[in-house]
Parts: sequence; structure tokens; C-alpha cells
Amino acid sequence: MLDTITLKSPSDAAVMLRPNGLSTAQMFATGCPHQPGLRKVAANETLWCEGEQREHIFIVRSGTVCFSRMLPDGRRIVLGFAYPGDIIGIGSDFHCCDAQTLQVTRLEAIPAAAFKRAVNDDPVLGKRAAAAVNQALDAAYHHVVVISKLSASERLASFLMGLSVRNEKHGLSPLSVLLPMRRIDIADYLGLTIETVSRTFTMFKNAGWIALDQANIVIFTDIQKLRALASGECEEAHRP
Amino acid sequence: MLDTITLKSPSDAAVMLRPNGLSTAQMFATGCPHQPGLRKVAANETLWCEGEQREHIFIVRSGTVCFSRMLPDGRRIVLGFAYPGDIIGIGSDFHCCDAQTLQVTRLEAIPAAAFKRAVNDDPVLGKRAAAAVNQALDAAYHHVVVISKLSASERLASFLMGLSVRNEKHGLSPLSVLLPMRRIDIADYLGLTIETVSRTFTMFKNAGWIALDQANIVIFTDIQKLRALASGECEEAHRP
DNA sequence: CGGCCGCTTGACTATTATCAAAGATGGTGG
DNA sequence: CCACCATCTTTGATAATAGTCAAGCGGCCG
Repeated sequence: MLDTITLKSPSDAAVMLRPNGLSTAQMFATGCPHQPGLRKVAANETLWCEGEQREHIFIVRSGTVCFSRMLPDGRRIVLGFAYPGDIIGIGSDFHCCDAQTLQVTRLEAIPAAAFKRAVNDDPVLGKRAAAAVNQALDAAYHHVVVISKLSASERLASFLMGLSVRNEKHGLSPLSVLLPMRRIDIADYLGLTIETVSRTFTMFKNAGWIALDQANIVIFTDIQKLRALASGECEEAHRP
Repeated sequence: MLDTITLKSPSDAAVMLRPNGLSTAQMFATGCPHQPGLRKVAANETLWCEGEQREHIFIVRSGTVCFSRMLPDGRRIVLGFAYPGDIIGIGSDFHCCDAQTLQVTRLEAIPAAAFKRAVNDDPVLGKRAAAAVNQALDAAYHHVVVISKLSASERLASFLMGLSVRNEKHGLSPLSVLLPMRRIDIADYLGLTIETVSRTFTMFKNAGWIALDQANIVIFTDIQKLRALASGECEEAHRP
């Protein structure tokens, strides 16, 4: 049976051990031993912190994970999100960001050492792991492009179209998305403030490009326009 | 003897073949055959374009390479620079950005297929290649942090301190750097305009933090201040 | 029902972009 | 060797996008 593990740690960066004195590995080791690997984690829990040694590779089965970093003065940067099907935690030996759940999230945990061995033994798995890292690199470059040159509306459109494409890939409708994250996560991901994100949502709504239900369900009523905005090929609309 | 190859292609994205009809591989094949691998390339030449198939892995021996992308409407984003000692061109099978030389640059070219074979045969080389990709990923995440949350002066300080650290690693003084790139490259790298970059240089100079010689040689006269700015821990100075 | 949290909206500010033009710098050819 | 031209950098004036501060709205949960 799955049990919700409640991790007690805040997202304080530069803390190697959590307030309860348990490392991620130890916390996962105290889960239910007869279901090795599969874990259910509550919302808003920290999976790991920046600087910690990598102890597990996770496969997201359900829910959403948010990756972020903190500057010394408290400014927060969201580097990305992980959704069901994503393999997270591959890369160098130490975590380069914090990871937190945004919802109740089911994860399959593979000890880093075991994963490393498996990668060495199985060339196919090795290729898949390498592909995942390359994909992450491509995503990071795309992220750089989005936040360094796009306007607020282009950034939000790009974000929404990314979710739309993901929906389509998973056999869902690309014409609407469910936002599992709060405005502050979107803002910190796009290098904006919550106010600007909110205003841009309102602008999209007033322009007839989207419809909003409960602030978390977005229906695309002019996806062509949004796609054009997202790819940065719009001359008009806030970039004349 | 090394011969300067003059590549004729512009940095037009989405062009698989260059105006002269030669692919990168063919152009390199037409170099001097008795010195396989080592090539000298003139300044402002394109090594590869975004979308092209990866044909070589290069080791930079001297000079500087600039990686960039173009948006449909002409906006340009610089994703990074490569300096002597850097291995460039590892990653997925297709180039995700353009690569251009900023100076006369000597490169050691290794055919992608040969590199792939070598990586498969030699686990040590494999680990080094994986480490290089992870390093690129870390750098990309750092880049995201810099351009999404730092002010213009913090961005420029971060850029300069990065060069300072590189100097130190190579046994040179960390107290001055030589900029092989133009202001436009710095601007497109930091998500700013040339005017803002120039003004920020002037501001640093007037504040007594740097001295400029010929606009391309920067001497750090208050490196502590610059380091603090770069790490985003400054409350004052354009962020009260 | 009330308080809390997150989202939206408003008024105002400020950092950076844009437009424009005047120095530097470097290379070429007379 | 110098003048001229092209390119790059700096500086100035103005505009605009996004940030900041502040307050009101709405849903959710105890």
C-alpha cells in the first residue's frame, strides 16, 4: 500500500541535512519496504536540496515536481517542472537545484548507485540516460532564449504552448491545459513577477486568445495566435 | 603547415547546406590532409549552423567560439563562448545552435563517428564526455539564473567574474581579463542591449570598480565589489 | 462564519530599450 | 604615411515594458 511520506524540510538552500536530521535516502529508506521504489509524496515537500549528494534517480508516475534555485538575497528562480513519465535526478553527482512537489506525487525511486551500475551494464539504458541529459540541455537552452529575449506575453505564450504540446504528446487535447503550479512558480520560471503574469493572463483573456476557469484551467481559444507569439515571430502585439 | 580556411557561409539559421554547397564535414575534408584534425579558421566564420547534423567534435586550441541562436524575427541570443581547452560539439546528433569564431581560431576536429566509437570503447573517455555534458547543463542553468533575475550591473559583473575565474584556473591573473568578443556578443549573451552594456561598463569605471583599456581589456580595481554583485548578494547598487 | 491564502487590479516608479548622433578604432588604398 | 571609410563604442534624450507598493476579491478550510 502506498503511504504518503511527509517530509519536514523547508526549501532552505545550502543545508545538507534537513531539520529532522534525515537525508533524502534515509527518509526513503524508512518508507514501506515491501514496495521498494514506489513512493507517494505529499504536496509542497522537498525531494532534495541544491548541493546535496545525488542519492536517487526518480521516475515521476503522477503529480508535478518543481526545480528551483535561490539567490543569497532570497530571489528565487524556477528552472523547470517535471510531469508524469519524466526521469528526474540524472546528471552530475551533486544536485544543482532544489526539487519540490507541487501536488501529491507518486515517484519511483532508483538508488543512484544502482542506476549507475544499470547504465554501465545496459548500453540501451545508457543511451536513454544520455538522451535524457541532452534533452535537459536543449530545454535549458530554450529556457535561456525565452527569458533573455521574449516579452512577457511571448514568455507566457511559450510556457502555455509547451504544456499544450506535452498534452498532445500524451494523447490529450492540446486546446486546454491544467496548471498544477501557482502564479509565483510561473513567474519565477519566466523571470517575471506574479503581477505581470496575472496581468498577461488577463490580457490574453480580454484579447480572446484564452478562457480561464478557476485560474488553473486554461482553454485556448486562439491557439494560432498563441503559437505565433510563443515562437517569437510576432511583430505586433507588444513588439512593434 | 596550417592554412586558414575561409568559410563563406553567413549565420543564416535553418540552412542545412551553406551557400557554397559544402557541408562542414566536406569543408574540413578539403583542408590539408597531411595534418588531420588540426585546423586554423579565420575570425567571424561559421563552424556549424543550428539544425545541421553533427559531423565533428572540436577541441579549441586557441581563439574563441561563440554559440548563438536566432529568432524568426532576427533577435539573436548568445548561449555561450568556448575558449582554449574546451571540447565543443558534444551533445545530441543535431546542432542546437550556430557556432562562429570570434578570432582566428585553431581547432582539433574529431569526426563525430570516430568520437562516438572512442567513447564506447574507452570508459574513461566516456566519463569525460558525460562530465562535459553535465558541465554544459550546469552552465546553462547558471545562465538562466543570471538572465532571469539579475539586474544589468549584476549580469555584467557575473560575466566578468566568470572570465576572471577562468583566468585564475589557467594560471593567469584574475585581476584583469581580455574580452575577445564585441559588445553586441556580450549584450546578446546577457539579454541586454549594447547600449546598456556600454553604459554599465562606464558606470563600473566611474564607480572605481574597473579600469578600461581599449574597451577590450578590463582591469578589476574592486574585485570584491564585483564578486558580491555577481553572486546577487548586493542590496544596494541598483537594487535597494 | 471567519480567516488565510492566492489571484487580480490599480496607481505609480524605475530600469532598460529605442532612437539618434557623436567619438574611437582599425584597416585599406592612394 | 596619411586620409578616408567602415565598424564599433559611447553618450544623450525619450519611451515603454515590467516592477513595486497597495488594496480588493474570491475560494477553501478549519
